[in-house]
Amino acid sequence: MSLAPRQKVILKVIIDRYILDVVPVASKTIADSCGLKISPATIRNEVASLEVEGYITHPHHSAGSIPTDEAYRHYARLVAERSQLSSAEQLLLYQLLRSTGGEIEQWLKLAATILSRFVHNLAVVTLPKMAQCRLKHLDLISLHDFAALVVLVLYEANIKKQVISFNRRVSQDDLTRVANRINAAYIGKTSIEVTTEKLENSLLEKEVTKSIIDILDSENKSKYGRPYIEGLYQMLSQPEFSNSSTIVRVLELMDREDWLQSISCPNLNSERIEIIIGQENTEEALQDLSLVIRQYGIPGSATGIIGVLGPKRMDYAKTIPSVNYLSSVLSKSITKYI
Amino acid sequence: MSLAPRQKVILKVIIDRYILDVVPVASKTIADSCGLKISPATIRNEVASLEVEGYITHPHHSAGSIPTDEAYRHYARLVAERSQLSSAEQLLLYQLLRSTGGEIEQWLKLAATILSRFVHNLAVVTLPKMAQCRLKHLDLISLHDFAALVVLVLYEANIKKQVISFNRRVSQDDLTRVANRINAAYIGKTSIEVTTEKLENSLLEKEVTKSIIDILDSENKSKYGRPYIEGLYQMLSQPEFSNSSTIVRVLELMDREDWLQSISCPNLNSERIEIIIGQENTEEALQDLSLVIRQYGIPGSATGIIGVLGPKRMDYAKTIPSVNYLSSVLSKSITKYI
DNA sequence: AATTAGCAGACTGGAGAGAAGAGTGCTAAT
DNA sequence: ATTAGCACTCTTCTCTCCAGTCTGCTAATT
Repeated sequence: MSLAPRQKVILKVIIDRYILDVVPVASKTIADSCGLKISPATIRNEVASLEVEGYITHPHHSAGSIPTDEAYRHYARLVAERSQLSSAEQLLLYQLLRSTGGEIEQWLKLAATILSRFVHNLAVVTLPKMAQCRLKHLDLISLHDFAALVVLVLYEANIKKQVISFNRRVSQDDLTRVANRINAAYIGKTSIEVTTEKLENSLLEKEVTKSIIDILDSENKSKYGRPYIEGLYQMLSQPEFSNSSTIVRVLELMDREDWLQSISCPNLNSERIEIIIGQENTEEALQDLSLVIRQYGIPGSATGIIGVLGPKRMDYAKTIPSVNYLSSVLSKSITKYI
Repeated sequence: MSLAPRQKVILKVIIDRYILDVVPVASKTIADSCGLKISPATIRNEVASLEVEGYITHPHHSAGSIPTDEAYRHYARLVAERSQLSSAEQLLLYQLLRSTGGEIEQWLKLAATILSRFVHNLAVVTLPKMAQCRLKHLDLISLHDFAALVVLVLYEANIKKQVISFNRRVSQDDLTRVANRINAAYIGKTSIEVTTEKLENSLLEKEVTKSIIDILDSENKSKYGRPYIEGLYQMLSQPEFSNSSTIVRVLELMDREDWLQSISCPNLNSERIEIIIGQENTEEALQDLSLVIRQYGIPGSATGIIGVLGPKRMDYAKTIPSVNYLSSVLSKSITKYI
């Protein structure tokens, strides 16, 4: 990017103002608030070249400037390096996050809620997911003569259950016996390991093993853990969504179970925050929006994602450090649960 | 209600047309489609008295008729008694519901999705909730030296978990011993019974018991089980929500965790469907909407609710029997899981 | 060469007027 | 009791006009 220093200043002013007011920024406004002692006419000259470079457009001939996707990208890169939350803000978020004692699920949900209220957009936090999930403990509990509940405790304090039914009477004693055998044999094993080392001395053991593999496999299959999505209302209150058809378009996407999966984040890792702006989104309904997203957790072991979805004109200077900060808090605290 | 037969016919035509077209119904339209051989002028006379009786209004002086809340109530009462799904529709819903094998959670979620797509509005299904939940099985699993996972299996195949941490080392052996003692003592007990018959011979037992009571109490506290809410998109695509501020008002309500709790259904029981129309809603954001809701499950034991939320002008003739039918299917199938 | 003042021109957005259309309420006739 | 007819009301669409905003260009200035 070969922008003169002054052009950079002007571009930043345009983006800042536009983020604030959601109105095309006039050259006079820029002149007033850029701090440089130059007239609107000069600004207009510079703006003209910014337009040639592809950083701004005008909604119509004699309107002020609005940033292009490219400008947001440039801006977000800048902000990602520099912006930090004030320690007061950090403390606030930290204190809010402490307000629930309970389970990781509630806690992550709370994190999403706090984040969404803080940045006034939609926030997503997923449960951390193990690279390979391993069996920690199995319980078999008889529901009635012909059905039992399989309770699987996985590492990361994750619990799965499944009802299996039988074509014959199966007693709690039978179940307990099998549970003990399986616990002894499969503790700490992954789905693949269970598959290769099947015990299968009895029909019941076979059935239970199948159920275990089922559960482990379906857990491994999904790209992310269960998502907590909060603040739809926050996002849709933004002026970008004053037209109800844009709202409906987004809701249509979110109605799909798998919309999070379809977000393309080729090299998402916990080292770096990803910022996907406008047209970069593969999903059409998101092409007027931006996504700020980061991995948290223990790389290679248990990782989840935390992110914010909002209009392209979101407050990156607040959102980016917020996601960064919360992802680091989550990463630190997650060890408690694993 | 003292409406002449012909007035009833006219009122029904008005409601039917308005539900279909969402446009005030003109006297000529009524005359054309009511089947009676009377002129628009006569219709207008009748409509005038319907207005006096409070069943219709006009958005402005020279506009057609639109039904009042009262008219919808009248109509819904009628429909509730008469309408039934065709057996083809019943079969369709039934088949769709069979398409997931798994757990009750997925199954209820599927039910909500199917219902919402069928009636094109928002559907809610809650997990069934026991009148008093009872302990079925306890597991204590060590996470590390200073923390353990409490896994509580309740009746109705409901599993709860909680992490408890210790200020000293606690081994899996310690945990197993306590779990065995507690299982022996508390199986089938409610929170109150556990409270009155405390064992508490050791600190660990005390801590675990507290956790159990915590979990049982918080489970008892809520009015309904966890809700599955599907089809927001379906509802908000309706023409009533073409104004984005009405959308935002509803979303604001739904952002609140407890909005379902606040719905006043004084005498909700599984015998009868409840239809709450417009102003009858205590929640202000719902006063332009209607709620069709019914209990399902086993009265006095495990009950949940199933319902549809949509504009007052919803298709009651389809919605009411759909909710009725699905509630009966859920009631029948729920026994499998308990 | 860079900057600026000044001005013409482009476009928006709102107000106002007018016409067409839809539909009622009333009256008088059937 | 019903209906035809008509005056009147209200909406909605289109068109025009006008004020306001802001740019792009040109020519003057530093």
